[in-house]
Amino acid sequence: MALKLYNTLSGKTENFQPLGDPVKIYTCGLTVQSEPHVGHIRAALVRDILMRWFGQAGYNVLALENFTDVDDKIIEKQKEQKRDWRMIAQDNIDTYLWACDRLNIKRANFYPRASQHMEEIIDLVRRLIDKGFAYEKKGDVYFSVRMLPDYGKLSKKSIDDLMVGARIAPTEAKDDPLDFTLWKAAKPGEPYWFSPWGNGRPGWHIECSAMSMRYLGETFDIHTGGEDLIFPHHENERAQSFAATGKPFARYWMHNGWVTLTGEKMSKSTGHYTPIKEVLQKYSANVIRMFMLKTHYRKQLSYDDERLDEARAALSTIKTYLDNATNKFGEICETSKPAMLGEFTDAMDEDLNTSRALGVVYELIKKGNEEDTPEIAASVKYYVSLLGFVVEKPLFSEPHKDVMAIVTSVRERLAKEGMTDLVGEMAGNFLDMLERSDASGLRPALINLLLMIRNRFRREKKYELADFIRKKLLKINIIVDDQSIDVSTYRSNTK
RNA sequence: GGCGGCAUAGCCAAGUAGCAAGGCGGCGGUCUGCAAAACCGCUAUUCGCCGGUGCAAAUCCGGCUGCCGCCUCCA
Repeated sequence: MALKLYNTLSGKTENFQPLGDPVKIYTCGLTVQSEPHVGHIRAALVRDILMRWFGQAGYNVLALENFTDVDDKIIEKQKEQKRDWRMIAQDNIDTYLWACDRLNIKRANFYPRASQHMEEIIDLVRRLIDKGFAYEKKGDVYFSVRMLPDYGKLSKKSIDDLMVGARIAPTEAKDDPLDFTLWKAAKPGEPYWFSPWGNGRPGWHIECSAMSMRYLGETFDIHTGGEDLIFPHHENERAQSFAATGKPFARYWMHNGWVTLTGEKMSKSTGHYTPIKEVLQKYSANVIRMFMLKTHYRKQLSYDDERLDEARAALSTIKTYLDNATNKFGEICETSKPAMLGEFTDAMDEDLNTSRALGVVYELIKKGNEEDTPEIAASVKYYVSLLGFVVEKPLFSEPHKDVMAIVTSVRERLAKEGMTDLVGEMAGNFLDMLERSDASGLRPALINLLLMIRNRFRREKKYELADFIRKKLLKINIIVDDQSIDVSTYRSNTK
């Protein structure tokens, strides 16, 4: 595979070679003390696209995404909200997974939680103490940063630079202010686990090392997460893992740019964020995906309703093209030889350049509108699904009761106007339809029946009756567009 | 103070040495009972500013300005 990925560790775009099959990916997921926001979704989407692209190339993927469900912040929340930390964690995990499913984000294979891997965590801390990289002080265990010569390599920081600007709270117990906590003694009333150093809980970074080793082994292929995790989280993960095993930890480090809101980074600690729940109330999964994929994953992305509206418009170009193609050619088939495959593949292989890949899709649509072939439509559908958009047949699977009600009211209206012939014809068509359609096909069939009658009125210049039907359909969010004197199409008015 | 990233049309956004992808918006057209929609065409002689290297620079080098971030919890 010719995939190239930007590796934070080297600061370069490198050819990707997996260690073996499956490709092993670890994603730093949420610390679940508060609700997931748009930024978290962006990180999840990077993994989603990566998994889809590997899948397309014929690779198996083993993906892990962790939940850090016990840390200082969630304990604070427990005190504030007077709710058990486990409940808080579960709520936020539920919301997150619900949102991911709604957004058609591929699930990881496992979602391990820190609180459920104490044995591995304690074991890893013990190894670090045994090897002399960590020390215990009054029930706390710290990692000794200076023991590791290349500490800072990932975040391109040097220990001495860090020292100069150190805003790190000087802790009496630490040998060096930069040392970080592996295990933290519990205060009264805090959740704790038994350990050789007394009752306590893990520090922030250790769970990722412990859990990735447990499920992916000591060395794995790709570590993903938000750019804000590079330091200190990933630097520390890398340090402690390497210290414990003597082997390289993650081979490729991928970091996505953050999402900003009014020019500033979204961050749950400052409350400056948009919950994904809220976004999903306003925009569809496809729109949100388009909004994110329009920009390369490593770039900063500004969250703004205007951008989402723009994404919706951009998406509708694709949707309309596919709808029109379906009207012309019938169901769009699968394709094994998509057009412009080279261009699309080059874009995706170049560090998942979805922005460029979408450009290819639009070029293809233009071509499709000129040449009008089912092959191009099939290619567009192929690429769009590959990028994780949901390409559903519009309106087809919705219940048909509302349309049925319109059919009835139209019949009543016709009867009132004394058009009994037409009422009879409608009834005949209707029975015919019931016989031939299954439940999912009935709705479009009924709509088409209404449009057929309406076009008859249009030909006869009975515009008042034609508009009557159009208005009725609009009430159930179906917009009718007249293409010519006897062809009308409809589309959904929903976002 | 240290370290890092970004700056491309009205807006968003690819491109990182060889004639500036794409999207949104706008304008013009085709079509049309109306209304839309759709489609077609046009929409940056120039890439924050100043210098330098090259036959050739948005792209490389140096300097400057502006914005964002990390060094404390963060996707």
